[in-house]
Amino acid sequence: MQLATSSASGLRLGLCCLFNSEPIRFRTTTAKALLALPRAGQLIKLSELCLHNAKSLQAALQALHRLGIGAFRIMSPLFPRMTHPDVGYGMDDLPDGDAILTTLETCRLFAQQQLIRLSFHPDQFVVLSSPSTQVVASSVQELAYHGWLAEKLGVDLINIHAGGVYGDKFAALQRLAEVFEDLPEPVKSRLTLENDDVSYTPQDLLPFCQKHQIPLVYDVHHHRCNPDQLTIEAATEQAAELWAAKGCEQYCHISSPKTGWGSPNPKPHADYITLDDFPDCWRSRTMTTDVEAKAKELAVRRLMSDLNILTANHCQH
DNA sequence: GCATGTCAAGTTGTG
DNA sequence: CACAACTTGACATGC
Repeated sequence: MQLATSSASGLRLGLCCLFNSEPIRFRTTTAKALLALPRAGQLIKLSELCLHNAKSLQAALQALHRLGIGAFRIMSPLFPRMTHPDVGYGMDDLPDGDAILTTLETCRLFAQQQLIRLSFHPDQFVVLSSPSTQVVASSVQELAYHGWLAEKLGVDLINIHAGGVYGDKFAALQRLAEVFEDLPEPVKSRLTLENDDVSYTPQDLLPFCQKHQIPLVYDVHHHRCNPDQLTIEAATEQAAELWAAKGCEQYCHISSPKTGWGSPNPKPHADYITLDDFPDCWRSRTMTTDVEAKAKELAVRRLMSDLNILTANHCQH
């Protein structure tokens, strides 16, 4: 891990990607729409979107500072379709490339000054354990994009799932290990693994993470949906040791089930976090926890209030 | 204007 | 065997 953003102690709650009430929006486009344009037209459109999104990120960080929120997950398509095989591009190709890079630098400095911890969570198409060399190759390319952007923005971690099982978890993790060793340094130094809600439990991942010195992002909602023999306390503590070994503040995820724990499918996320779902053993820790809730910054603020961790500077309504 | 269908990519589990 | 669910919109199209 490159840096430990924190000089603070205690719990830090993070927002995932989007805002509910704040007027901050990120734009995107599709490959199909781009392919209807000549190349020069594609690049003009992409340049506008990238500049807009970089400015939106800057506005997002300012809003987070105002709200007293100490962590932010940046959406992966900040620069839409950048690694697409047919319409992909580099900063040098964009008319506003210099302005975009300048804005990223402004964001990096602001986040550093205000101690806002940044993360990435590339989506489900990044699968390093796949038996398909094609899938692995495009995954590595996508991670390289995240690594490049992470260096520009001072992003702490790039968090992914272990991927598919393909009938043999051990063999799948073996493949993951081989790919991990050869990742470019900006990616390798930031890569973390997260337990998921269908395949890989904390117990599956912890020995692997220990062996390869990869921090585990412990998602307690996934653990409750996809349990193993570990208690929440034990999983939290063993994950904490991995972060400590890297000299980095621990990172976790929390969410509540939309339809309740007794419902047939507790996996979908609710608008807000039910305080009972927040593990007691997390309250006294120093760590970052992303709040995966549909009400976005409103849910983060409510949980901060419920946990009594609003700071004097940021108690505003 | 507003409603609706569509959007690069993987894997798993369900109907 | 086809399709929805993960993250979950936002955009493009057509009325």
